[in-house]
Amino acid sequence: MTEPAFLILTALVDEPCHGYGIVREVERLSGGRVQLKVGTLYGVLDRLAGDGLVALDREEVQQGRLRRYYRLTDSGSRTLEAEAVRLAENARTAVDRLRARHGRSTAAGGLA
Amino acid sequence: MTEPAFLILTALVDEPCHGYGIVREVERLSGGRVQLKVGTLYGVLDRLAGDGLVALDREEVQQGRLRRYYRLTDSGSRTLEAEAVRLAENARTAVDRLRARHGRSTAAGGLA
DNA sequence: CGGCATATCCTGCTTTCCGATATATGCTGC
DNA sequence: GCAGCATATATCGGAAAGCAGGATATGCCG
Repeated sequence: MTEPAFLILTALVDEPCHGYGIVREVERLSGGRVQLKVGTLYGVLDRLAGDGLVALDREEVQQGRLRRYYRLTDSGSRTLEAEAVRLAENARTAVDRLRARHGRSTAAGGLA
Repeated sequence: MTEPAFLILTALVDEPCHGYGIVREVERLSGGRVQLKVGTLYGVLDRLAGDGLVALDREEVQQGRLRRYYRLTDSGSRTLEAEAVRLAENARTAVDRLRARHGRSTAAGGLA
């Protein structure tokens, strides 16, 4: 699971969303740090759909513009959860080892 | 930062290690789940060295076999810590949203 | 001597990311 | 009306990265 894929799945958890909306949602939930590129988005979206992690929800025409909404599938939800656990474990392992290394100075202080 | 790079940096936190040893250390600290491929290892190691996150520590000849030890630099340590925080945030965001979605069923139970 | 673990490195295939570009509509300013 | 911008989709090609596999070499064990 790549990071863009992870963020796209996360963006779709709350409610179905269309491509352009996903870009803005990812930017919002990352605190403006991650600006998904459309060249990345549609490729990843197709791949996720092919893997059955997201599915086409509906198509709307809003102000003359097509909006193609995608939603998270049950499989996508489970996959995202498993991946989140794995990420958290990796992060935790690194932090633990960093603390053990220089318990004296940095690394121990500023962590959630 | 890719995941193999993250795991390699994590493996080097405790003490300098040589390539083949890193493979085993990553396997150990991931609970046997991640088996780093040597084809991946040396490429990532070169890249990390080029970025100044790891450095050649020393070379030893043990039982006729060359061992090239790498160590984590200060920059590598700081980068790893920042990346661990970012990973933890991504994981946390996903988990929070999953819980809000179906606070009834899964997602809430099995997390560290 | 053959096979296995150790230990390095290289090559090529595939996947993935991303910048760029194309197409199309509606709104706003001029 | 027309230019420019935001919205919204899609596609192409280059670059980066992961990974399977093999090449090379040594020591150990049977």
